[in-house]
Amino acid sequence: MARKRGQRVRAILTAAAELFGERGYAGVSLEDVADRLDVTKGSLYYYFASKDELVTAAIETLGTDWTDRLEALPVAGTPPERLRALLREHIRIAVREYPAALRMFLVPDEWPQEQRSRITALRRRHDAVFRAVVEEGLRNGAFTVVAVDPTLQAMHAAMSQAPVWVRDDRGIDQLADTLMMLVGVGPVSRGSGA
Amino acid sequence: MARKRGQRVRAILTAAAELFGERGYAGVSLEDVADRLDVTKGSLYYYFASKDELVTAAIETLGTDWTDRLEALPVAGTPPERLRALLREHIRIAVREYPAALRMFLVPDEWPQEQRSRITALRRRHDAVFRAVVEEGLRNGAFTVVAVDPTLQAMHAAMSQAPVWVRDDRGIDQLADTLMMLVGVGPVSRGSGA
DNA sequence: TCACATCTTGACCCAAGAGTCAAAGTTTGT
DNA sequence: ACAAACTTTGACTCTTGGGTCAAGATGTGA
Repeated sequence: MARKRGQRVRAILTAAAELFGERGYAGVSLEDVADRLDVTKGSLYYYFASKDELVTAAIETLGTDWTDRLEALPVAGTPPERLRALLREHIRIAVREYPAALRMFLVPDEWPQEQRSRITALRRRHDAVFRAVVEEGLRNGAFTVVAVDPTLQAMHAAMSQAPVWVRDDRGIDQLADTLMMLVGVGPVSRGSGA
Repeated sequence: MARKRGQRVRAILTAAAELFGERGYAGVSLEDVADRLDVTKGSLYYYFASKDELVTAAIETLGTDWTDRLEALPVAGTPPERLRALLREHIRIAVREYPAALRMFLVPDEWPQEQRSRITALRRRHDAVFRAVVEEGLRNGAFTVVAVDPTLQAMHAAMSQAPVWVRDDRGIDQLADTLMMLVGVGPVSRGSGA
């Protein structure tokens, strides 16, 4: 049945995303992936024609799912409320569900050429979710930034690294609140510089 | 002459740091390193006993040099001035001199066990430079943070990614100023919620 | 020029990993 | 129960990459 096949593919993609996120494209062999699933390498080739195809699918699925979940968050509330919710959800997914996978989106050079443009595209859609909220907050004066791009890049960089050092819910909240300071919201002293 | 040997070793380490930073431990073969230096693989083994030894030396040298340069910055000035100088110098080195190498310090899981603890140690010393300034700023009230650790982690994560999207001096300054907001300094609106 | 030390080479070995495939094992519908 | 479709296996090939080494090349000093 097609249902079963879908589940199988899912399981493979999840295992692959974890491993590739942990050790990178070249650091993971298909045997590694197969081992984690308690099957043999040959079996993977029944579902995917090559390592590259597997990796591409893993990136695609992960990126799409992730963004879908962020886009599904309620759009009610003020920009600060919504941005904090986005940050928290993003970090929560990163830390709890894909503790390593996010790195796939951070180190594009590590991947074969073919994957890079796809990774870039997925990142763009992902960024757009945050950008929309930040820009709305800027328009109504709730946020202040030096420039939008470095602010968003810094947020994403920090969140991608989060699984390395964030453990519990308290860490998630602290990081989310810390990143809110990038848009000028939080336990803020008076500006004294540039 | 020992002088010549030292230069040769330096050249090898620089090439290695760049390549490993770009594509990770498993993504780079010693042939790749040799090619970049226009020599053959065998020649590298005259200077280093193994791939691991080369990698360890590359990490060690890069990490030490980098921190040395940050520690050499003037200690005069207020914490905000000094932190901004630190950030700017760090990003400048990252973007202009080692456009990829920093990533070696970001993805510890990717490296063989032996390297990990060394990487961690080097990062700690590196972090200490920033931590000292941030804590001083907190003591005298110039800075405000949610918590010190996530603040420092976020800074480093963002700076490590910087070479991917920062091009010119303006980008460096913008990122440095953006990161200053993490300690509550900058073009800041009033805090509206915690 | 000759001896000695310092590199560099390229051929070689071996293990690991990508990819193939026929044969065997398992489901599923009838 | 049986056949057809689906899935898994493990043995196989071929390439890549870590590591070795004897031989040659390039200095260096007397």
